[in-house]
Amino acid sequence: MRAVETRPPLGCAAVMMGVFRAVLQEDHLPVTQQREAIAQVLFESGRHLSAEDIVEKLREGGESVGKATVYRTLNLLVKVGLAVEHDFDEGFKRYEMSAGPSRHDHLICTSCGTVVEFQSSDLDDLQAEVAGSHGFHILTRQVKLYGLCPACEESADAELLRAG
Amino acid sequence: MRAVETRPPLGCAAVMMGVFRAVLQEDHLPVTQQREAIAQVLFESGRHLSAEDIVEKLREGGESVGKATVYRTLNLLVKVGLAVEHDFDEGFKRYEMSAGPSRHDHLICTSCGTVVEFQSSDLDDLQAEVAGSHGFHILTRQVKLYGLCPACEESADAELLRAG
DNA sequence: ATCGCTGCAAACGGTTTGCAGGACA
DNA sequence: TGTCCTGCAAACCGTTTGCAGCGAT
Repeated sequence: MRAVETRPPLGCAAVMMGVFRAVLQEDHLPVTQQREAIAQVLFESGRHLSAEDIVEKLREGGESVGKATVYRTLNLLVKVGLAVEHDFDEGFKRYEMSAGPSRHDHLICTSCGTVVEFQSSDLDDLQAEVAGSHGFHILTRQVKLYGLCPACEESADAELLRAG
Repeated sequence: MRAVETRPPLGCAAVMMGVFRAVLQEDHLPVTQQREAIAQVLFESGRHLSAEDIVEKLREGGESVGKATVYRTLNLLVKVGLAVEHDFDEGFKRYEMSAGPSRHDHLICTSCGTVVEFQSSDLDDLQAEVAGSHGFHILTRQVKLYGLCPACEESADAELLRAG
């Protein structure tokens, strides 16, 4: 298992799609089938998807979209703030729907790769405090805590016991 | 200017070098001139250096070291915990000496690329709390707050004023 | 009709790897 | 003396880009 993640609220994808279309129209950019398909996959999944994941899911759904278009659309989504980019040190990027103002952060197991999301309003407060004291106006954040998940921690302990 | 960073304490590099040598000897790995040169550059700089930066600095110092060796040594340093890897979304990784238990985090200006380091014991406490409640044993963290630095914020405001 | 998008494939660029020769313990 | 490293260059692979044709407004 790779990740433990929360599902997006029902109807969330539809709302996001509406926002996406509105943003495109606002900028006089065409609302193409490909853009809709790609955004839909991302919004419905609520997971951390790689560009490759998205190409695969589209193919499964019978749609064929070029990889370049996927990258272009993902970059677009990130630029307008509807998606965020993650680097979990896998050699490629993952993307997920932007949670808007109520963001979540990540605990990452360096052993098995499990990703657990968490939320902390204290962290939000702390962010505001730090930003304020440096005069920064924060737009996004990436908070990643790397370590061992309970299961891997246990295996590691067992390993040590066997060795020593 | 790219980054505002704190200098490492005097003598810090020497201490780190000693630790590095000890770690190598412990693992029966040869202490080569290249490894020492690469580690020294990283430890003395205290900056966020790319592999390319290190190759360049070594060349300036008259030493010629292969890029592959730089990458291999950096990965080694990261693995043993004497360096940390950063991804500031530039298309390549940067490395810096590990600050040990007292770590610092980063404010990054998405406009001019300035990186400001900060420290917060509240954040350390919060990390412990979050980790505890999920049963994680944290080894490292990456906290990056992205936004506009005071200067860019001002330019952006001026821009808006001119437009509207 | 006019842009801008799409898809393909090729280019790109940072990082890794295979291998022959050399350095450390 | 054996093991591991080093350097070079090639391979790798995720991502970007050029271009001819198509689709949205």
